[in-house]
Amino acid sequence: MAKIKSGQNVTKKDTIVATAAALFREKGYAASSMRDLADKVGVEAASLYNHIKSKSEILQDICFTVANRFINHLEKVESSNVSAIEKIETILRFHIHQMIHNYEEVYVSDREWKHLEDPYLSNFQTTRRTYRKRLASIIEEGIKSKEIKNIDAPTAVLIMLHAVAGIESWHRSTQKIDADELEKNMVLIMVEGLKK
Amino acid sequence: MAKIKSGQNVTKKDTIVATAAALFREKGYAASSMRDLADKVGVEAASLYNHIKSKSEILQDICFTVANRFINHLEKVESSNVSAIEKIETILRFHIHQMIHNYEEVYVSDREWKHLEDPYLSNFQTTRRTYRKRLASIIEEGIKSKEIKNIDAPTAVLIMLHAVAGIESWHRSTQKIDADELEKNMVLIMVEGLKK
DNA sequence: CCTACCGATCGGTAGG
DNA sequence: CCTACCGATCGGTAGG
Repeated sequence: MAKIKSGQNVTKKDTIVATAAALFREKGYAASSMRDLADKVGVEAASLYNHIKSKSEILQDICFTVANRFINHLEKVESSNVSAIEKIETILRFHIHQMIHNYEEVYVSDREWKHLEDPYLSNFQTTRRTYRKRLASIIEEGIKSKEIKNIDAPTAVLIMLHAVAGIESWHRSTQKIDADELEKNMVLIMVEGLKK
Repeated sequence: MAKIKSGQNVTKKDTIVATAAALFREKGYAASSMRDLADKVGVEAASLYNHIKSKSEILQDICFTVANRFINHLEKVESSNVSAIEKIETILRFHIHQMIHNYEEVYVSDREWKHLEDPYLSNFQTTRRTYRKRLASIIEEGIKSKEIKNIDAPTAVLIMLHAVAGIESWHRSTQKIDADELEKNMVLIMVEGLKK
C-alpha cells in the first residue's frame, strides 16, 4: 500500500482513495462501482459521500497526486549539474521506483486518466504532454553533446516511458526477480540502447 | 480501418466488430455502451443482436483474432534458420507493423482483455503467458550464443512488448514522424540495447 | 431492422 | 454512518 501524507494523520478520505486505487487498478475505473468500493472499505455506499464528493473526484485525486510527484522530481533533475545521459538515467530510475513502490496509484494514473472529465481531462493531458516534451529536450541535449545516438527524441521518450509501464506485468508475476535486479536490467537495456 | 477476412465478403458482423474496436479503444470496453455502438453503426441497439450474441462476444472476437495472428507469426519465426537476434528483430518489427496498421484491434486486445469472462479470460491469459515464455526462450538462446548481453530474459521481453505499446501515443500525436522512421528508431534503441 | 420494454445496477441524495 | 430511495442507464429480449 502506498504511503500517505507522511507526518500527518491518515484520514478516512486517504483510506478511501488508496482502496479505490487498488480497485481501479484491478477492474478499471468504469467497471468499478461505488458499492464495490464501499464493500472494500467496510461501509455502506452512501457513507462514502461523507468523505468524498464523487467517484470522479477520487480519480482526479489519484491522477494529479501522481503527476505532481513526477513533475517535482523532473524539476530537481533539470536544475542539477550532470550530463544529459545521467539525467535520463536518474529519471528512468525514479519511474522504476515509483512503479514498484506506488504501483496502484501510478498504474491508475497512467491507464485510467482518460475517464477524467473536463476541465481535469484537458488539464491532465497538457501536463502530460509538457512532461514528455521536457524529457525529449534532455534527450536532444544529449544528442547535441554526442552522448546519445542520433535518434528521434520523442520516440525515445515514448519507448522509455512505456518500457517502465511493463513493470505492471512484473508486479503480478509469480516468479519475479528481485526489484534491484529488475532495475539493473531495465537501466542496462534502455540506457545502453540510447548511448552512442 | 483494419482489413477483414481478405477474399471474403465483409459481413455486417465484421463491420460491427471493427466499429466496436474503435469505440473500445477510445472509451474502454466497460465505458462503451451498446447504444453508443449502435449509433456508430447506424442502427438501433436491439438490431445489433441479430448479428452478435452479446457485448462480450465482440471482445472475445477482437482479443482472439489478434492473439492468433501473433502466435502464427511466432511459429514461423521459431522454425526459421536465423540467429536469435534476427528472430527478435523480426518479431519486434511485426509488433510494430501490427500496432501501426491494425491499431484499434491490437490496442484493445492489449488493454481490455481483463474484461473477458471465463473461460475466455483464463484461456487468453494462458496464451499470453505462453507467448511471452517463447519470446524469452529466443532471448535465452541469444544469450547462450553470446549475441545478446547477459540480462534477465523475461524482463527483456516485458520491456520490448511494452515499448511497442508506446506506439499508441505516436498514433494520436499531431506532429508524428514517418512510420518507417518510427520503426527504424525503435529497432535501433531496442535491438542495440539487447546486443552484446 | 424496429418499437417497446424488462430487471438489474449505476452514481448519488435526503433525512435521521 | 445507516436506511431508504431517486432517476438514469445498462445489456439484452419479445414480437412483429
